[in-house]
Amino acid sequence: MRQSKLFAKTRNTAPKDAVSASHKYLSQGGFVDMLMAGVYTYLPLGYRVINNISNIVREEMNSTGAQEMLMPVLQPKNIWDETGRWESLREVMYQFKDRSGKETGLAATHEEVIYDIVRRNINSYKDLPLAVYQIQNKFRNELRAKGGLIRGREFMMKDLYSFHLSPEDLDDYYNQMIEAYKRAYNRCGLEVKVVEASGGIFTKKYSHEFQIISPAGEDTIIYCSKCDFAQNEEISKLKAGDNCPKCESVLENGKSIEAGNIFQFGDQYAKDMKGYATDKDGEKKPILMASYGIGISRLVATIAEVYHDDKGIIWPSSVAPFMVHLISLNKNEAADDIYEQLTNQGLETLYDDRDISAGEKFADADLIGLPYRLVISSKTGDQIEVKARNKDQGALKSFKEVIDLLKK
RNA sequence: CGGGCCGUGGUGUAAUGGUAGCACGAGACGUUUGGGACGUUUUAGCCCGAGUUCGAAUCUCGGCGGCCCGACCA
Repeated sequence: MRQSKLFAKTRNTAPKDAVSASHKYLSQGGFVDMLMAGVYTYLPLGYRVINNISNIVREEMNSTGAQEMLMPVLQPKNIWDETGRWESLREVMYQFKDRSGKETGLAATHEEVIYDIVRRNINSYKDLPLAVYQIQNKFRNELRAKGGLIRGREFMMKDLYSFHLSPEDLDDYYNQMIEAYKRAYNRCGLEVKVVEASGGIFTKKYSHEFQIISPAGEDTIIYCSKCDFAQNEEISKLKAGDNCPKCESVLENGKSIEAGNIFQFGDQYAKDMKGYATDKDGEKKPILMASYGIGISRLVATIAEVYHDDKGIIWPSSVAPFMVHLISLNKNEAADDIYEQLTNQGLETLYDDRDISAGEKFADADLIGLPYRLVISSKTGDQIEVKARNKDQGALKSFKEVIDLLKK
């Protein structure tokens, strides 16, 4: 991608209202654009990050045997009435009447829709277990949108639903999913804490949250830095300074961002929405359900919160919108060739071909935060200067050495 | 939803009741090019409405919008 053609441009100043680092740099760097409070456009750079994260999540979900699909955002009141959630979610859900007076809502989540499909299509134990998921926008009428992409009213989520005939089978898959989630976050460069938590307003059952330690977080968790023990402060009977119940180390507490949440509904939906299938012995059994969510757009912000310095974002290469930022100084024709060769080698390259000062190019490169910066100028001769975004010093290398380094 | 702060060109700001100014951006021409260059020039603004006043960006009221704290929160 030639930066001279990239939509949209970086800004010299951050929006005055941006407080969190992610909000500031994502706006300033041209990753996102705010339409209204809590509602953002993902500009080309930001959408590339979204897609990279989505693909990681997609691969991990597929690895558990789940199938991707896409459900409607526009939903009728009647299925929500079956579970009583048209009323209980009234505050959170966007609800309105269409022109004919029909009560309609925008999806805050998709349990009702998926369970309706499942009950009409699943009749036998032979069709179970089943896991399906989608990646798309959710709408929640939050009282207060916050921190840019951290808490939006329209946001991108991966939501997966699994269906089982026995609690044991459900537990198995649930545990399998915890591992898949850990892999997904780790691949995004994040250290995740699997936290026991309450189910909130959506279920009374227990659940697990996937928390990323960050001062920009809204939750507080009690965790052990020596082992994997962690609990949400809301429900924990422990506090910082207590001994870890698992390994006896001293517990810490910290702000954290909830980047995912999974929970079991058990037979609740079977009761509310009448979903049954026959088991091996010909007996009618409730179809059990569990839900698994990852806030994809929130992850973009979370990664920016964890990986940044005072100049901009430092993207982990697994999610970076491009792998390299090629900078050409003093109108160098060789740069066009290098750009083509990098692209031919399959390296995603943002090529700063703009006719602006060197300082501005460097500042933009730091702000956008691609993993590697390649500079070509009269000073580099037939070599290329390579600098990693997270290092202070660069080095001169031949084109071949650069390719070898980047392909690693 | 309670509390607080705020709304001036695309962005960031100044003007405390009396001529809306500056910087960046964007456009043109020229000179520049290793950490946000320079000259000349052009461009574009007081969120909306009502009120007070000789006169309102400025004061008052209402609306709309944004941010922060809290409450809330798959």
